Amino acid sequence: MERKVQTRREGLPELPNLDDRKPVLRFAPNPNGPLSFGHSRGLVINGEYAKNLDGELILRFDDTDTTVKPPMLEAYDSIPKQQEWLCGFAAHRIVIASERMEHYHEYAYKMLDGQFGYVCTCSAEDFKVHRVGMTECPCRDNSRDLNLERWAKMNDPNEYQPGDAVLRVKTDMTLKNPALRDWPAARIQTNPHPRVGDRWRVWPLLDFQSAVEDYLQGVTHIIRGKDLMDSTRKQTLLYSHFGWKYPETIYWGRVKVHEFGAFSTSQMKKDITAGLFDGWDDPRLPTLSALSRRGIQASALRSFWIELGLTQKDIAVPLSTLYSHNTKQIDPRAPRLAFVRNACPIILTGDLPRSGTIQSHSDTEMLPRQYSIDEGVWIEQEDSGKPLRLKDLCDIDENGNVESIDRSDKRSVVHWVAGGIPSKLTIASGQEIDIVEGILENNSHPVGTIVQLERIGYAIIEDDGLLMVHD
RNA sequence: GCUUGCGUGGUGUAGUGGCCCAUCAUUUCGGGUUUUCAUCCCGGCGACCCGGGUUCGAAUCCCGGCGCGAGCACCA
Repeated sequence: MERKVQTRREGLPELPNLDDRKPVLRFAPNPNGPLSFGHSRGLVINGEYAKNLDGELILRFDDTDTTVKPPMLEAYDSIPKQQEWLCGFAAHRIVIASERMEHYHEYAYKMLDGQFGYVCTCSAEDFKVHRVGMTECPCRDNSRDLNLERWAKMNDPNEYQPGDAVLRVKTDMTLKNPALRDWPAARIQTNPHPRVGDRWRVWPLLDFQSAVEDYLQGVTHIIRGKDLMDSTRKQTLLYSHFGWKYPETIYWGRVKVHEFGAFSTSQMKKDITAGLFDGWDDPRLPTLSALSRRGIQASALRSFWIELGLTQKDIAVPLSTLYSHNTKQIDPRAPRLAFVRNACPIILTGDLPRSGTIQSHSDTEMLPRQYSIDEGVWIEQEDSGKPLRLKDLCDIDENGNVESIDRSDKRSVVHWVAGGIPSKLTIASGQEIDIVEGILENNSHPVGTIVQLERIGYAIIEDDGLLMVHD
């Protein structure tokens, strides 16, 4: 009798129906702002599959809305950079939807020509009545020629105006799922697009633009949030009209990170403008630039998302999970440094080595730290008033008299600074930001170095002080 | 309301009929190493939503219930 061996699956599950193909995956954010923590899941998962299976990752800007979520020009530069930082490689292709409008128009025309699409002049409210009541709207049976004529009117500034007409995909008004009934594919927008201005008047909606583009790019697998499940169903109906085969689709559930609360790109934009936050990399924000600034490693983000996997469960994870991944990445390389909060001077009397060196890291070969003591050292207010072991130096009594060079008993070990420079440690916790003044040990680590502040936690060196990474 | 999806320890996750009195990680607790309350190592606690059914056998299949999420936009 053959026994199956119990094995635990590591990493991401296999891609379904891959056969011998190289997968083509895509991540399609709206460039209405820089990427945030939430985006990083799509980037990591799609990127990992592309990398591991020798496939391709397409970074696509779904920027066909100029009204509700207008594109932000800087995002076209920052997003590819952040994608490369996070994935560890640059996307194989970058597609900008607003520059591919002729394709969408071409297929819109084909839809009308093939009579599986129609121009609808019902108002949104009127159409809702048809959708809910499972009845067909008057525009639905218009002839091919009339539809083409109305399509021309949609594209003509002197004819239909925004709201007057939309392009719909003919599905079936009696479909069980109301979301699928003759869904809209394109509408009129007159707000100029920051990249292509007012060259186009009729813009595709996500479900149409994305579906056509996935076909044109040869996307094999779509991995996205399960909130887009109905999108798949709509697009599958469109694909069958065109006679195309829809890509394999995989979904993940909703993720909540308690500490991040509810942020949206547009809300952040508003709050930054209002001065509530310093910028997109304000350490309180869940943006990728803020996380990177705070010393969160791309590799930690990757292992974090890979560990969460691709289940459709809605989950809530604490930030401590991400931090534990990050600690594994940064600890082996983080030089130790002393930072004394609420510094309190203590004069040392007696014999002790007035200068010397201390290890920067017990496990690796790093240049040691040097110290030189004149009269005394700084210790934390909280530690003062009792016999102490000054770490790597000597035992003292509560008044600073040196009692022993070697460790003589179990008294508590504390960190200290000789000389040093006044500095501040910025700690972002949730929406709050705390600044702790203190004395930092002399050092020559460049800006951007992640250090471990002894007995406190990890921090990153910035131009004007320290920024807490996590403890 | 209609549609659709999900329910394994505190939090995540593996598991597609017998390996499972259930995997791994994290959190927490205890211990060890360490002249840091860190890192590292060892150990403990702790779970298959409920009720039926199918089966020799169910976390795994079926039905019902309950709970939670998402969609029903001229946003993405």
